[in-house]
Amino acid sequence: MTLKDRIIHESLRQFSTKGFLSTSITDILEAVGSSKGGLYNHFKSKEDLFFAAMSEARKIWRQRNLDGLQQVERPVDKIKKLLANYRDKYLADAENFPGGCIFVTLAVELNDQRPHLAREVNEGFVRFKRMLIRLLDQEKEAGDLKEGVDTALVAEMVFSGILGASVMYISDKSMATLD
Amino acid sequence: MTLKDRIIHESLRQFSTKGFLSTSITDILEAVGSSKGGLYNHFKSKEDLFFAAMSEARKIWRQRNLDGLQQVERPVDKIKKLLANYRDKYLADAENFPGGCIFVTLAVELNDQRPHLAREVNEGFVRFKRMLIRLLDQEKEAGDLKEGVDTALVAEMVFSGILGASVMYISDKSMATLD
DNA sequence: AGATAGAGACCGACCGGTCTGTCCTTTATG
DNA sequence: CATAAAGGACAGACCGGTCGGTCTCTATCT
Repeated sequence: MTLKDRIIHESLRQFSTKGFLSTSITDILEAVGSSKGGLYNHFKSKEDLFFAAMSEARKIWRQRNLDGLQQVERPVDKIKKLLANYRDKYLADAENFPGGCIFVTLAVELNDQRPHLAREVNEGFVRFKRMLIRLLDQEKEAGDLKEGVDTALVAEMVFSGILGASVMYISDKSMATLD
Repeated sequence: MTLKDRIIHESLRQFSTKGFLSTSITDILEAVGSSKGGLYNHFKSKEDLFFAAMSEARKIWRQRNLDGLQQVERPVDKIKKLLANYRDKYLADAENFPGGCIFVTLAVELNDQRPHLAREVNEGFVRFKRMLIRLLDQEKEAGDLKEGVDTALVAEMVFSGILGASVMYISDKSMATLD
């Protein structure tokens, strides 16, 4: 693993627990056993590192949460599978995200302090909600969902539940409430 | 309003948007037009100010959310009233909490960084969940709730929904998703 | 005269970022 | 094929600025 990759993954770990602003680059460098020169050789600023880390975080998110979704037939079962993945494969991943869902931590921290960084996080939320709506719409078209159901509203509620559970996981690191 | 109270209320505003660690004492003092001497004359440290601010936040939370609950008869209607209060009177309170629910912001920020401060926040969460369980149990005793319902589980889900909605409100400051 | 609230200079620690210097590998040249 | 030149990777001293906190001094009130 190159130094650049090690810095990115260490950033994920520390950002997920302490957020972006409260994590000092010195902390990251001590953890990977490098120094300023080693970091600024690969990233032009701390914000540049942020974007690189976010990109990697999204990649890991997709790997963990979309795993095995192809094999599932019904759209609604895909959502269930995704929720199970979120609990078992993503949130439980203490290797990359010991502090819980990094997107929740960063969204709460950055929305009022670094709007241009928060946008990066919120766009991920929007895309995820759109995916939920799409799956619900497919279920509706197949005739397996009542006609009157507002899929956008249901997606919003499911997403809200996920967010809430993520916050509770951040607070108590317990799987019990996650179920 | 005394200087001490003005400092506390300005702290609430800034803590709710920036969190505890990212809010500097200087920022608070500039906002209220005072100086170091004026603050450390009333509080022995920044953490001391934190506890005072939390105490005031809880007071405001009760004022806003428990308002009019006595007049409601059915326990389940009390919960509904409380949820409406949360949306209309508490989260909408941009005067004290322009950054959304201060407890959510602080819980996410402090749980991994200042555990002894986070405990103060989490205890409030636990008390609130206990209150929800108590109301659901009363509803059950009155026979208005199916016998098989796990009230603790329902309370957990309701609370999780509130948390999720609070995070989304922090992100987009929109009432639409809150409904 | 004594007590108290508040102003603001000051302290050491730490922040993100820059810069110079030192290796080490690659590439061009004779 | 030997050697010099070039460039990338990284270490660490250093910079201006900000942090929480302390201390001294002044203004006001009893």
